[in-house]
Amino acid sequence: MSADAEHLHHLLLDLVRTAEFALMDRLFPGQALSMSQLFAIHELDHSSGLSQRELAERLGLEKSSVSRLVADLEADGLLTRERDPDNRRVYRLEVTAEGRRLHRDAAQVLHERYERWASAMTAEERKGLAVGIPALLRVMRADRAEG
Amino acid sequence: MSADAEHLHHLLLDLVRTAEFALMDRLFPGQALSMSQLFAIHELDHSSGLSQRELAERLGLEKSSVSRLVADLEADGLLTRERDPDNRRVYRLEVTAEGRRLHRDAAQVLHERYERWASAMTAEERKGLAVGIPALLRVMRADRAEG
DNA sequence: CTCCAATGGTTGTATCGTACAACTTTTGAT
DNA sequence: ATCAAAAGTTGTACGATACAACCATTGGAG
Repeated sequence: MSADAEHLHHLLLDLVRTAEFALMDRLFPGQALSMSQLFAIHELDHSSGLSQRELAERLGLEKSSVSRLVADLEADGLLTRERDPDNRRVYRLEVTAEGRRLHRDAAQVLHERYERWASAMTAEERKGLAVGIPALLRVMRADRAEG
Repeated sequence: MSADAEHLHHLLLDLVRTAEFALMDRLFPGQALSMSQLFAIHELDHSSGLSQRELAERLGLEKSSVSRLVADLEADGLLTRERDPDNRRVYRLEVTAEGRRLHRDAAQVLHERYERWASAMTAEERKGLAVGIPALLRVMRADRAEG
């Protein structure tokens, strides 16, 4: 297992360097959205009505960064910001129809991309990823939570 | 397998967002090195005598970015640049003893970190990663090469 | 030989994503 | 009624990167 670990930390470095590019490259014609913007829409499409503070927490960004991030997305018509009537400090963020469409399109492109990748792997390799990646996320998060 | 793919493209997005942080976080006291700088040293410690152009290729960066990157590393005493006597346009880059030490330390920290993660996984999960990640890298690169 | 195009590297400048600090508005508790 | 905390905004700065224009060196083609 020690050899395993030795091997895997190199693989992980490699993966990080390769994966962001592979995922984001040509995802949209003209690079319309950044990684963080895509994640923001992803989160909001999944959990509607988040506040900016909550979104910041999920994205691991500072509230000021999120302030500008969502302002841009709002300007692009991808989400709406409405003050919560029960607490007018907070915004309730909602993805617009166009935002949902864009999210769906992105998911579609990524899906096709992964299908292409998956078809170039063996069943064992696919199974390995399906088992290994959630496990890796689980332990990385647990580790981070502990500090 | 379609459900597999659906599942995995979300996992990959998640992984990219989580992994860079998990790998780089507190790797050095005081954040002495950026990700790209670490990769540069990693490449050079592995393949000594690269030119800046070759390094740029391996890192996927523009030559001007690498020019400044290696200038900083040289200033920090982590590598040396010497003109190739046979072709005085190119630099031959070499990691210094200090650079190698730092690389070794980083590898050590990452190794320990991965050991911690690995110990929180099942044997099947570890096996899955060991099989799946190289496969994923392989197909992502092949895909990118084709375009 | 000489000259020129190609190659390797550098510098000026711009952009993007982000953080931090200082600020405003709103809220709720004393 | 007042004040501290919370949500968000704005000013500013920084790091990482790209692109374009540039300089220096090289190796052919004429």
